[in-house]
Amino acid sequence: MSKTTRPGSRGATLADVGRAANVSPMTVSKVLRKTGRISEKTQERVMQAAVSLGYVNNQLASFLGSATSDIVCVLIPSASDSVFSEILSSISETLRPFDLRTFVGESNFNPEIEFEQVRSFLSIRPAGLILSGGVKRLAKTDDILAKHGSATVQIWDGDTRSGAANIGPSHKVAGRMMAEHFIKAGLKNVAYIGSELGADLCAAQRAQAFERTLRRHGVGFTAITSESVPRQAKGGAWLTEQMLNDHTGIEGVHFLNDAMALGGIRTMYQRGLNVPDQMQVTGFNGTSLATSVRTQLTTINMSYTDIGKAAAQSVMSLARGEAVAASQVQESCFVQGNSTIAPRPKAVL
Amino acid sequence: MSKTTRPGSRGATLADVGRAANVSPMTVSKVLRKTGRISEKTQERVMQAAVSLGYVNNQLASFLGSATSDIVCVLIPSASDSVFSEILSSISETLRPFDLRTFVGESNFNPEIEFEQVRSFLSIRPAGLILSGGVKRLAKTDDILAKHGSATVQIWDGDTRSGAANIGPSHKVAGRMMAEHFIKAGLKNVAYIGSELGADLCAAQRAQAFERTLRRHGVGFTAITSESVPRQAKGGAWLTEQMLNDHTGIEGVHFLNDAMALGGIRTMYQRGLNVPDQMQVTGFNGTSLATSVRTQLTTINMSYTDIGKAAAQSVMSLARGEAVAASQVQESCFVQGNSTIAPRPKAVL
DNA sequence: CAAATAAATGTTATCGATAACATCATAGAA
DNA sequence: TTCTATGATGTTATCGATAACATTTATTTG
Repeated sequence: MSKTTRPGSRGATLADVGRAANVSPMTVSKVLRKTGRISEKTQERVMQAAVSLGYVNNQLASFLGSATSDIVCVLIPSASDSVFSEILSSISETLRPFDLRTFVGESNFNPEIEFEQVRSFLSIRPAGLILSGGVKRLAKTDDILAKHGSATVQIWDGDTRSGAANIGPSHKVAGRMMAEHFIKAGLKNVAYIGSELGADLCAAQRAQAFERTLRRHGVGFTAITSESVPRQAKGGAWLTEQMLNDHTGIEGVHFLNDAMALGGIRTMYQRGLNVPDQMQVTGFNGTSLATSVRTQLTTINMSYTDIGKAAAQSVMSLARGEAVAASQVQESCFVQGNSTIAPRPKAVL
Repeated sequence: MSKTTRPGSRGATLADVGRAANVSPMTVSKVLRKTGRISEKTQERVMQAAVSLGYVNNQLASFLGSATSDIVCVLIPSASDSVFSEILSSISETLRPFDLRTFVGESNFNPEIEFEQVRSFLSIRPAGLILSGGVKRLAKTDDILAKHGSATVQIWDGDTRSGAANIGPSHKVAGRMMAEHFIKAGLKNVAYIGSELGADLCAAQRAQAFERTLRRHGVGFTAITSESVPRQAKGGAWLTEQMLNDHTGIEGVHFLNDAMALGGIRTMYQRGLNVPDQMQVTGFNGTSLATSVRTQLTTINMSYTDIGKAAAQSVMSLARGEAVAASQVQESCFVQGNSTIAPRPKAVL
């Protein structure tokens, strides 16, 4: 027990490896990073020592010294939302070949949590930052970001043009597209079902555009929303239940997302409603499931892979000090599938 | 442009804040960490300076100095798999109140990637490590882990008892349970559909136990598997297609997971097969969706929240130097829902 | 009022890697 | 043979925070 076994029981250091190979720590560093000129013999000796000691570079020290890390931090509203987990995967995969690692955090659409997470991200001096739109960004969050001047990119909210780069769909356009879909089908009375619109500005924007477009065309509109119901099948089922109890004459519903829509459809079937003959249903964010269950759902889809790739490439550009386009609206956003929505069978009136 | 805008453009340091508040860096450190005795006046002055400079603690330096970080690294096979994303959320939430952060990586069931990720994790000297079972762990991975002696916990594979702590369901038991379900229903010819069993040892174990139990009871067994098909609805649909083309007389199918099962059911309906009358279907890992679509799926479910919570608590215990149970088999694993599987209507013989 | 105590702040050394520079060989050139 | 390239290795200082210890100032006590 010569040395104190301090908490963490540090792994081997460059000095340890150097001692084992009978060279200075600096030489070890050069060998492992393949910089400088070191003789073959020494290199081998060092490599062996490093492997046998299980040496792993302490990047805390490396980063501290060189003031740059290989970590890109990504903040998403929710990791269990398939949209964000797909974007995330795409980001990771795009960064990996460049030896950049991805660090993920969740904000749950909470501005305070967002601030804390950003703070926490900055504390490890990341190579770059990818934030998600849709959250009401606090002034102090913007402030701290500006003061650190890290390479920052925002995804998901293509409409906003704050910050260095904005990558994502236009939620206004998406909402309008859905409304047009119902209008084309000739419906006269349409509802919207969603949850947590107070926190999720993107969803709110879609809903607004949806309502505005419908009203402009003289279509009746009802909103059934909640701030607490889960944004999953279960929540969709509950709100649908509520809708069917409280309202009559509704011919179609647009749901906040596909999961809620599927839950809603299930409730409709249980109550004897025929989809799409008696009730036309649409969702948002076609997940793999939505297009594969028995009732194919009408939804809005886009390439999450593209969004992730674009975001990753933009951060890297920014980190290199290059300029990037301030707004990159995802154009691939489109309405997909339509067995749950159909032209009105018989023109009433 | 007085100072070089180096990559990273370091934020304010303790020294900067100290200069602004007219105190030493050490005093600033004490104020911000609320340690030591500092006068009210000085505290305020320091706080103001810190806020106005947008000071963010450089944890790289803190960690380096104190040899402990607040980061817990979690390695999961796939972030888009709802099972793991649910466990992950639970881990994060359990750790958050203890001011521990979660760092996530994906292994894609690839042992080499797992090694690289572990290495990469260790390089930031995490407070703890949570790995997932199901991947063929390489010897060098075990080696490097042992040499670093970090607090390490393994999840998902409750059967294995390697390492300090193993938390998860028994996949053997799960496979057996499913088989017993089919046996009870009186089926004589059952299939299994899955993908990537070569890489995913847990799934393989379930499949094996499933087959063994069926055969022991004289039930006919067919496996339709692939190593490349996606483990999603799409993949389930393809393999089901293949099954229906190549085999006859199959009365029930157990799918690798719920997503594949739903895809399979869709294909069956499209081909005019009635579920569960003509074909009984089961899955695994009841996601929220599976229990909410029109056809309720028979599946095996468990509390992912519990697994995450247990894992998080175990790492924390280990990090504190406490001992934890080597094997914590999740007991809450149960068969759920049964509209897709029913006792045989008429005894055929 | 001197000595003892406590409160407030400052110094020094350290964590591990590495940039920048310094030293020491050895081989070839003059 | 002496000098100079150049190859091979070692030293020193630094990144930012902080533990451990040192110093100064204020307050109390006998």
